[in-house]
Order: sequence, then structure tokens, then C-alpha cells
Amino acid sequence: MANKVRRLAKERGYAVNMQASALRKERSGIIGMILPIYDNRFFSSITQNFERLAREMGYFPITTCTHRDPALELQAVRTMLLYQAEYIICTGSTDPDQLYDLCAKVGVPTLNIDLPGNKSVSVISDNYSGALQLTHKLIDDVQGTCRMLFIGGQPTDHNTKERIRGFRQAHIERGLPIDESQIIPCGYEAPKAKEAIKALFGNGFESYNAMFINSTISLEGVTQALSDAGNLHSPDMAVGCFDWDPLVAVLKPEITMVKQDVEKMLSELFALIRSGTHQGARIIQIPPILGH
Amino acid sequence: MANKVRRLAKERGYAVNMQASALRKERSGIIGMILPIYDNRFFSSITQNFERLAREMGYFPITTCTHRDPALELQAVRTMLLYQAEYIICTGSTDPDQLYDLCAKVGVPTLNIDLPGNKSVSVISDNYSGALQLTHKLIDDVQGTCRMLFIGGQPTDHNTKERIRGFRQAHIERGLPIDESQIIPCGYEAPKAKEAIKALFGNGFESYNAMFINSTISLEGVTQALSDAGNLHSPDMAVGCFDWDPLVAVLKPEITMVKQDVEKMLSELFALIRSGTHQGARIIQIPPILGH
DNA sequence: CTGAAAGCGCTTACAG
DNA sequence: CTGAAAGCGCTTACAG
Repeated sequence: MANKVRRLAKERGYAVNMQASALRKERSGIIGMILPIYDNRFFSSITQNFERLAREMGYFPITTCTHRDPALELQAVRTMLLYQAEYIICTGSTDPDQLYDLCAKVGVPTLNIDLPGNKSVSVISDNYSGALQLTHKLIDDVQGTCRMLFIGGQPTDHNTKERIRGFRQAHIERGLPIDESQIIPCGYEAPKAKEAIKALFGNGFESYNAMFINSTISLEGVTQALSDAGNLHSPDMAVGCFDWDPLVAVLKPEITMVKQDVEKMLSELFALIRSGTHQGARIIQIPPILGH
Repeated sequence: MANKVRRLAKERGYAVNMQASALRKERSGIIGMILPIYDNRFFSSITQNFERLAREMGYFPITTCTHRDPALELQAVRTMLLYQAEYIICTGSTDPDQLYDLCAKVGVPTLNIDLPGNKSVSVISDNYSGALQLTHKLIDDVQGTCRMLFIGGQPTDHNTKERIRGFRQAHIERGLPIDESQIIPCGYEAPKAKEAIKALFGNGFESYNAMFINSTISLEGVTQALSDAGNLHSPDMAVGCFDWDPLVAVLKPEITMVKQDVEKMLSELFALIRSGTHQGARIIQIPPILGH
């Protein structure tokens, strides 16, 4: 009998109306995620893993990119709540706690990835250890005494702070002094890194023989600055990038890249949801993978 | 009075339930898009523009990546239809016509981007002209007689066919003969391009002085093959890539890249929706932009 | 076990 | 113009 109904339903092309079903069941089946941008390997890979795991759990994944704009983040989350999303994942959000508050009001749990918050669980990379390792690797690569620049990232964001902490610690462990001019967290956009490097030309840049670049987008800006100055190929400069792009990895194998373990971050995130242990603010750190 | 209600609603944190609203209004406000993958500049940029324009039109954009898998494409579209999506955008689909049929059954219009179908309107790049220009540019770049390899892409897909047609035409216009071994549409994955190039080593590869690479993913494979062979830097090889990646553009300025005009493609797509002129199968071609 | 009724939260058409 | 009722398409709780 049930089979007959199913067969008939299929023949006639019947399909449930999820809007109606969701309304009656008071369960939308929707899980929402916001993220800064798609056109970057890290975030687009997060998105693909998010979709895969959400579907595997029987959820319908919804994503929106919010361009690191707090107002857009709020608006996007609000819209997802209107569609009765059951969970909100906040990726690289400028203010995860504000998003938590918004969702908590209607009883929807939030989980953070990439950038942590103080009010819900956060799955992030172990930025400190990754930066410590990368810095050591670059110091090893340099002939003679290393003078390394740290460039890119937001000085106020948790990840950049942790990476700077790892950068400093490696210098301490190797007995290398640091002065503050070595550390330039100029923001995340390419033009900012470009301007910051240009400002250093004839003004101390020549004294550096290593660069810790905080993201591929900063790498883009740094490369533009060097290219404009005509010294794109400075073979004695050790270059590391705390980010991953497979094309960069093959085109510029001499650049050491740090790959955040996106698969593990997302499987951890969904394990929290699956097991219902996502309540309570805490930070779960996933070690990144040092390339080459 | 209306203001009082609005104020009270805001104070109490009231928000409509879109599931209920959609059900009653018989309009979900949802517009869905499927695409092959996110982690690539072309598709992620399409997604960002899609979201922006959909929001501007008051729609709620939903995207899903389907890994060029026909079964996943069908399943993703079916799910979007369950949530009563009002339009389905098919990006780079393996079989847009099948998706059209599925949606037509429930009266939902489909529009194609990137790869065209025969049953609904398609907004794609002018692949023929782009390839013609790129091939001419590479012939210009070569010292002496040009022998150019075409590598990457699916020989069955419309875009690759058109690009090969442009490749051939440029050769004809320049009086250069072509033999079939020059054209290797080995598929879209990096390992395929890598294997194809490796198979040519000691077997004709040395006779080429130019390469027309059909995507950044193929570029990745080609670079791996060259790098494994130790001749990564062959300065006399003219290289072009029918795709765009800003990091490649700055890191390897000697590679000529073709940037598909994603903004124009999407604004054209939404113009069709806005004006209600999306009915009727036809192809709208947008000229890509030749770099450098 | 079966089948009709109630109700999810809205919007709209309609009666007063 | 206002306010109560009907109904969007489901699922569930309940009567028979």
C-alpha cells in the first residue's frame, strides 16, 4: 500500500512542499552559513565541505558571503532566521558575539569557524603553532642572520594576533631581536599590503631577507609592489604565506605555504552539531599543515 | 497607527516566518543556482555576483555546488524546487536541458550561464572570439614559426569546442598548418593535463613553443608536469590561459590570461529575469577580456 | 488501523 | 475602513 502511494507519487511527479512541511513540523531543515568571500581557496573550500557535510546530515545548506561587513553579516543572518534556519555557522565574522545574540533571541544556536567568539563554540586553526613553525622554517631558509617582515592581516583580529605571537616566540627561541617596525598588520586587502611595502622601499625594505605574509590576498599586494619596483625575483628572500593556494604552490614552489586543515575543521564542526555538544563557549584549535 | 505596530514589532523582536509567508503568498522569494565548484576564481566570482544581484532584486539567493556530477545536479535542483525556488540558474551544468525539463514540469524557469543548453536562454562567454584573440596574441609572442599546443577541457562541451574553433581559425588566418596532435582536450582536472603533457615528453613536446591552456586547473597540471621534468622556466615558451586568477596574473605576468566578464554575464542574466524576457532558447555571448 | 480534523504562521479575500 | 474567517500544503494528534 505504502509502496503503491510512493509509486503513484513518483509517476505523477508529486513532491512535498518544504515550506508547508517546515511550517507544520516547525523544522525547516535549513542550516545557514555566512562567510566573508567565496573567491579565495580557503573560504570556497570551507563552503564545499560545509555543503557536503550538511547534506550528509540531511540538512539543506544555505550560504551567503558578507564581505567582512558587520551590517551585511547581521542582515544575512536575519534573513536566514526568517527562513527558520536551525543553525547558523559564522565564518570569519567581524563580530560573532553580536550574531550569537541575534540568534539566541530566537533560540537558534550559532557556531563559529575561522574567527572565534566569546559566546559560542569556535573551531579555528591553531594559528600560534602554525606561525611558530612557519617562522622557524623561514629562519632556517635564510643564509646568515634573519631579518623577517610580518605583513598583512587585521591587528585586531584573533588570528592575526596569534600569528604575531607565534612569529615573536620563534624569534625569541632563536635569539633574534624584533623591533616593532618588522610587524605590519596593514589589513586584509591587496592594495594595503602593496602600499605598506612601497612605503618601505628606500626606507628599510632592503634590510629584510625574509617575509611572513599573512594571506594570499596580502601576497598579491606584496608581489605587485615588488613587481612594480622591478625586483620581483629576489632569490635570496625567504617567503612564507599563512594561507594556501594550489596554483601558487606549483607556480612558486619556493614560497612556503601553510594550509589550514579545512576538512578537519568542518568535520569537527559537524561532529559538535551531530552530538549536540555545541553549547558552551570554547575554542577548538585544529593544527594547520606546513607545506614543503 | 501602522508606525506604532511597526515600532512594537521591532521592540518585541517580531519577524515574519518566511515559510508561512511563502506558503500563503505562493511565492518563496528564493532564487537558486547550481555550479560545478566554488574553489576557483571564475565560479566563486559568479556566485558573489549572483548573490549581490539577487539580493538587490529582493530575492533570497541559494547556491549549491554539484561537482560536475549529473546526478548531484539533478538532486540539488530537485531540493531547490522542494523549497519552491522561483528560478533556477544552471552554471556550467553537464546537462542543462535535463534540468530544464525537471523545472518546466513544475513551471519554474531555468537560465543557463557558462555552458549553454538548447531549451532555455544561456548567457555565456564569446569563447570563439576570445580563443581567436588569445591564439593570435601567442603567435605574435613567439619568435619564428609558432607551433602551439591546445590543452585541457572537455571535447564534448560547447565552450571547449568553440575555443578550439577559434584556435584553428587563428592558425588559418596566419597561414599556419595544424595537425590533430596539437589539440589535446584531455578533460578539466589537473592530473589529466599533467599526464597528457608527460606523455608528450621525448615524444614531440620539444617541438612546441606556445601553449593555449584551457583553464587554471589545466595550468596547474601542466605546471606540475613541467616542474617534475625540471624545466619549469622555459622562457621561450609563450603561454596563454583561457581563465583568470589574480594571483597567477601577478606571480606569472608572462602568462597571458583571458578573463571572462563575470559582472556583465550576471547583470545580463538578471536583466533577463527583471524584464521577464528569459523565455525562449537562445544564446547570449559576452566578450571576455584579454589580459596584458 | 483509518480517516477526518486541527493547526503550523502567515496573507488575502470577504463580510460587516 | 476594520476585523474575523478562510486557506496556502503539509503533519500530527485524535476520534472512531
